[in-house]
Amino acid sequence: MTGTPGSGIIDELRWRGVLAQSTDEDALRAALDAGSVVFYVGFDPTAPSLHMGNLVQLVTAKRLQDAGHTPLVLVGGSTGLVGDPRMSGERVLNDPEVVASWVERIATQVRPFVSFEGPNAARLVNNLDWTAPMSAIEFLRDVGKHFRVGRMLAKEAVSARMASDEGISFTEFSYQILQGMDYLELHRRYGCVLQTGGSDQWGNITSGVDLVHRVEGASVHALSTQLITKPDGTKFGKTESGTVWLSPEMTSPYAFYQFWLAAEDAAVDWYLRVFTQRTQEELAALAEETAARPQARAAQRMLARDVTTLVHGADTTARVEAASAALFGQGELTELDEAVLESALAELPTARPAAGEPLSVPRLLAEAGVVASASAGRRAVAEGGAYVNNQRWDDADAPVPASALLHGRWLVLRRGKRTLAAVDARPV
RNA sequence: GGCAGGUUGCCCGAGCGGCCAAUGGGAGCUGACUGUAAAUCAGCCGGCGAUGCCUUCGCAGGUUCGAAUCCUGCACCUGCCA
Repeated sequence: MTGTPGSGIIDELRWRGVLAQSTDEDALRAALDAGSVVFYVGFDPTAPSLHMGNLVQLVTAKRLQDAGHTPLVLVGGSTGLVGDPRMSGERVLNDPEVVASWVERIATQVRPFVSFEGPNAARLVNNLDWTAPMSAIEFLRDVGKHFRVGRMLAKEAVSARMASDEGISFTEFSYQILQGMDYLELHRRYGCVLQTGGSDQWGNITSGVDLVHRVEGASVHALSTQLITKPDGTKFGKTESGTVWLSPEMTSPYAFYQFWLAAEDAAVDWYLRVFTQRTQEELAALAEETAARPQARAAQRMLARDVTTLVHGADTTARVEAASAALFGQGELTELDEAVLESALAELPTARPAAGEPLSVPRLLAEAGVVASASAGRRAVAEGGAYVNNQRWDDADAPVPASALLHGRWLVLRRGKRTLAAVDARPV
């Protein structure tokens, strides 16, 4: 698990297409070569779960740990209360109790990604621990004095917002100070000399580097990761139903697996490099396979399997793979035996109509959540995008006859090519 | 505090008394073609018991047969002045 600490990790991150920028690379390499480096990566609780963008950070932290370095995983109990400035405009402040509950959830969620044992065991920290006890006067005198407004204004996130119609609140403007304090605090407490984070956090990250330098006279390092995008330049990690979350309650493992499986050819190699442990040799072999038989989607399958396993575990992955095979299989649904069908459908959003209720396709689509409303369901039928048991259904008003129920109980609904849902018409 | 302008559907943005559920673009969805890929072309894109009905154009009132469009008050945003 733990190798000899070294700077080879930089080369690896570069090969994997993860590295966006860093502070003085030679100095960083020298530090990494000198022994196990304590580094930190932060997650702000802006939602009850982490998502795809955070996954890049988690995987990168793991790579650094596997390379012998020591992770501090910070959950932003205080920064999450303030909100970092983003282009789309001022954030709505979340209630402290809500943020606290998100901190808990995220702390739990983060644990499996790094090891908390061994000589370079990870440590979980919360910045509320050192900001909460601080008074406003201390903040202004001890911390604020080290920040120059000109520099703060020059940060891209701030200047962009200044130039926008909306402007920026003092609250969000101050965010970079809070994040800078984190670096200083972790440097003092644990000797942290490297911060990693997304490239969109670069401004905040360098605030910390500057602060440590001013206060402690130490040159510390920073490294940012590439924003993961789709080939058309848009952000990766969204589907028709919104953000892809790591929490199984918010994005089902089945949907999660399907998300990766649908990756574009043009980017799948990059995604494999970024999110999986596959080696250069393995990926070269895979590329040949893809060139020879693109329709087999071997790269997408490997990506989906590896990432789902990483996030949800091997057992869950086996389940959703089996479900995908059964439901997308060539075979007739009517030929699936009930146990296989039932466990496959268990992975899908399910509508449970009341006994005796006529089985209206638009309504079932809406109840299962694959369309927003019965109207949208009606539209889907009219567009020829609704399927019952893999047969196109083209009459929005016709109820599904009881004879269509598989094993007297189930229906497989499909919207479009690959959005599946189940109907469980179990008579009560 | 004063003056001027603004607030429209997921986003941008037209409309300025009836022909408005509201032009256009983007995003998104569906179909065709494919490989649960991309590109391309076409359609859809407030809700519903649907050749009709209901609720939308910052919020609350008002004028009118009729308002997103006019009037009054309120809230918020932007700019200029103090």
